[in-house]
Amino acid sequence: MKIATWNVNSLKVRLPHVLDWLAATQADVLCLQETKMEDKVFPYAELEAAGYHAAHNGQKTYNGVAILARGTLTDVRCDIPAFADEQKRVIAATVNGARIVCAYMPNGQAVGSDKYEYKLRWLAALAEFVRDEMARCPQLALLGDYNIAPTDRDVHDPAAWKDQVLCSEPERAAFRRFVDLGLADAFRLFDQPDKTYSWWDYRQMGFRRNHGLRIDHILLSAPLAAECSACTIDKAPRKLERPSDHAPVVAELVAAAEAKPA
DNA sequence: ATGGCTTGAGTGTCAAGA
Repeated sequence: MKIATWNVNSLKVRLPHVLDWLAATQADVLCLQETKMEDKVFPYAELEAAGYHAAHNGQKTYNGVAILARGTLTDVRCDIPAFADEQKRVIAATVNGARIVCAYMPNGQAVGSDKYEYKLRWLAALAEFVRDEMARCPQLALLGDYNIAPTDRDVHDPAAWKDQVLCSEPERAAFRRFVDLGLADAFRLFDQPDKTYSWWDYRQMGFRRNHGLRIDHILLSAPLAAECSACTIDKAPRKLERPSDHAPVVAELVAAAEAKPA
């Protein structure tokens, strides 16, 4: 089973990219962030025609998350139950026996800002939710745009980003909280090329200069980590016309006996 | 140089992203 996450920065603009990418990769599950649309205009029909069921939790202009799957989506849950929030940032569903949690974590804007405080409160609430979901379903994957570069290895210029939003120690501690729940960063289960990122600034030729950050992640509970045979970031869609500023992250899950995590 | 692109909303120009 191939599972993936992609911040598309407007599904209205990026639907052709998404359909092409699904056809090329044959992903079984794709989590989307920043759809920036209401549920009533979500392209269910186009996705069904491409062979994908979908569940969406969206709003106008901002945020919006979706799970696309070849298999049936059951037990769909939207938002963090214990956290009152207007912003549509979380959707969860069960696919092929695995609990898929798709999250668009807050950006935080600047360390010390109101949005940064919201980000930290939001991350703490999500961790509680994920802990409870994992208790119900031990096979859990938390995929999404975390808006956190977990270590300096995930940053093109660690000195410039030191203590800045996306890289600050409280945010990195929030990331480690998910790891402490028993989730593994699928990307780091394997040897990876240096300077591999999932986001590049639109400005200043960020992509061509590989001025990026690795802020999109797939975290896997132990049973799924044991089945993970590969995790990669697919830069191909970032090279297209009118790309999202994020690239998809993909994890391959195989029968436990065949998996060979590093 | 607190910018630089891109998107959505909406038709002038700003908020928000990361």
